[in-house]
Amino acid sequence: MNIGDVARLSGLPAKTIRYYEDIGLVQPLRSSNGYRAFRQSDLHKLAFLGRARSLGFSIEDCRCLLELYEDRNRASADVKRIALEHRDRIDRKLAELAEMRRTLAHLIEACAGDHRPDCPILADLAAEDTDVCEPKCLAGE
Amino acid sequence: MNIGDVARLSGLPAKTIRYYEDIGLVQPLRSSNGYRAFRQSDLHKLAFLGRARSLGFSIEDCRCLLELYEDRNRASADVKRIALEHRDRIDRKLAELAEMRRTLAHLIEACAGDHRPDCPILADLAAEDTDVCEPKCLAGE
DNA sequence: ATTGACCTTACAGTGGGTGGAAGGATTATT
DNA sequence: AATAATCCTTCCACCCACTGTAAGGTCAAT
Repeated sequence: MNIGDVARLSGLPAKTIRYYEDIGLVQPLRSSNGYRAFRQSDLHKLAFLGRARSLGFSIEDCRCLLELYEDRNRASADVKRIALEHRDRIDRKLAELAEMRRTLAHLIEACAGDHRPDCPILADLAAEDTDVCEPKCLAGE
Repeated sequence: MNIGDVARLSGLPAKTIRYYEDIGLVQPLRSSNGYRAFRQSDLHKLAFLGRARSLGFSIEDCRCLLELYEDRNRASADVKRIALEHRDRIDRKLAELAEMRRTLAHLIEACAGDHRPDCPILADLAAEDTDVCEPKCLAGE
């Protein structure tokens, strides 16, 4: 299979597949014409990577997961640990975004959004009484 | 004020402040010794930027917001539009992350996480149920 | 005079690719 | 057989928003 075939079959852009070879995630053979020659197992790996990436796993996580996948003596605990850490990262990101959204929604609600210059959003961003890393707030609340 | 002072007062790393100068977000003066000389207004801008960034606004959004902030003839509608678009981006990201988390949580729950190799997480990532097993394209090589 | 804290620039690296140029190989059409 | 279209190759640059590091200049205190 050429790169175009595995790209279609795996759903990954050819560019991404070349990049994955670059960083050592797949090692396709080479045909005599210099084209990459992908085996079934390469396609399988790429599909695995595509799914892992779509769950948000980092490339390094993917590398570990792929290693574990190919290790018949793995312990599922090792896989689960990676997944749990990733879930916790997602949870932290979700909390961070939710907080941003909450603040943003308040400001949006307060803004008339008309032709006048008065704007609570800008007023909040420009507020001089609260520093970005305000020690007073941490102490007070 | 030197860069260390505004870094402390704004909560932004000095590196970031230099970067912001690089991309034209602030234009501090220069002392005779070559040090950046920040005015109150520069500090104010940097604090503004820090708060906008902490709400997740992109640098380009921040540039627009700063421009609007300094434009006394602005319409609050312009500010609100930026904020609304940003809120929608956050909402899309939240939905994406929530979906990842949901799938991940299912897999984690199904995984024993012990010494045995059997692992539903890996099984799911390796699932061949999609277009991976297309015999026609694979036969020729 | 020397330490140490502060400042400067410049370049490289992060993650995870994406875009494009320049050129070789293969396939399809004329 | 020539040509065009498509596919493949490598290489380099770029995206975002910084962050790290090296090599060196400046300043205040001892």
